[in-house]
Amino acid sequence: MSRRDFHRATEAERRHDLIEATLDCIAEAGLQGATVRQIADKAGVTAGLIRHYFASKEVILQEAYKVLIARLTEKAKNLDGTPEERLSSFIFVNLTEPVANSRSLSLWAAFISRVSVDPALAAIHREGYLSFRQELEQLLADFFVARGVAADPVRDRTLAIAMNGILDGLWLEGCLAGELFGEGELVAIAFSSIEALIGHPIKAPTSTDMDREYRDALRIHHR
Amino acid sequence: MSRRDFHRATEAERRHDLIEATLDCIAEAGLQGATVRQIADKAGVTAGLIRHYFASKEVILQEAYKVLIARLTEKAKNLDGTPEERLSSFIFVNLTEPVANSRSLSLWAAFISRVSVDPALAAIHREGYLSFRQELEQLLADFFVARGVAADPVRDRTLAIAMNGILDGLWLEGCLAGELFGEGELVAIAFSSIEALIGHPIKAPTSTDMDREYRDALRIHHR
DNA sequence: GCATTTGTTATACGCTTGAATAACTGCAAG
DNA sequence: CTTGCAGTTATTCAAGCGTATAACAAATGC
Repeated sequence: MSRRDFHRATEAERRHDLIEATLDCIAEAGLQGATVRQIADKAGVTAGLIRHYFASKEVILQEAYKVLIARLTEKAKNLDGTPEERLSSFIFVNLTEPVANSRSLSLWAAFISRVSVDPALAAIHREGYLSFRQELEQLLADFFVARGVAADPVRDRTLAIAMNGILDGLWLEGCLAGELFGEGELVAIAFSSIEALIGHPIKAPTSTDMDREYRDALRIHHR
Repeated sequence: MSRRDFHRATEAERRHDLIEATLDCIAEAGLQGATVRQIADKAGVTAGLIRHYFASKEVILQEAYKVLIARLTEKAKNLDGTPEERLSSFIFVNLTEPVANSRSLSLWAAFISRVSVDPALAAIHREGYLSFRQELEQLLADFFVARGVAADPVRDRTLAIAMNGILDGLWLEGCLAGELFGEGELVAIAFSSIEALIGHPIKAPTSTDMDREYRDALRIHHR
């Protein structure tokens, strides 16, 4: 029974590793599998160290949730190109790897199931949600301006809600049962639904492979 | 310290009560809050009785999940009226009480977060999902036939996926942040999205109050 | 009526949990 | 050097967990 070898790390490193280990544990075994011992084990430290960096287990879960939200939304921010390209990329990014996969969903659902129970998580969630939707609202506003359509904040809000809903739902379906769908099928559905919703065609993202792929799928029901 | 009074119940009653208590516990405190003691307490019995009716805690959770799925989908089955009315009701029912509320979401998310971990739950989930989508596919097929549009299974499958996604997403949004939306707003968004998607207008359900309500909302972005 | 069975309660057990604390390690300041 | 001190490990603790089993209560069969 030898002692675990002592290794000092910077605070940033340790916190990052511990949070990452927490997410891994949740993804692999659900929230119940994320015990301080499991987390510590996965991070290669002993359980006591967690309490040295986080006031309680609740706190590390909250931090992990923040990281997860950031990871799920960061790809959708910082998009570049014309308003149309950005809107198009926004749709695409949210329905493909690395945002859309079963691990993301497991993590997301685990936290969501506690959002209505834990006020701290609820606050984190709401902030993430509003920021995501505002991003989308701005994207839509820019899109309409670029198309020469009059500004209309109410319309943009409603469309953002609708689009967010559609993206969430298709993301969900893809994560839950991705193997039931053809490659690019969900993206194609998203494009055609959203085009229909906002009443304007949207060019696919520049990636030509993907482009062809879901444009093909699109034809399935846009005959 | 008096003994809890002895009360015999039928097997059906007991199982129902215990499952109901399980769902209550999960809704109130998440999966982690659904311990055998908590469940028994809520059902007004002692913990040992659970093992008398269910082989293990896992089993009672599985049964509870089945009940939840049934409850979330039963309203959407057994719809009557013309194909159009049934399709319309399907949309409406899935986005309003009692299907759409925060309790439903908490329960749903709690189980979903374990679907990827627990194969038994995964099987229950898949069955419920496929049955739901097939229901929707049939509804769409009937709708098109009634409209005099040629049958097309591939189209119906794709549209069912898309519609399912849209409904899931809007359901999610409504459950998570219902108070951010006006009454009937999500329903209106659903109708306009789906009408646009399938390329046909859909009459609202017969309930005139609801009708007016979301038709008003619809005008917000269908100006 | 009495024995049997079965639904139910009560208690106990071994284990895991989050947390607290004690012991140890190595760097840094003096 | 050596002395502190902060990061880390190891150990301990009380509480709660799922489960097993024994004790009890009321129907049921004869």
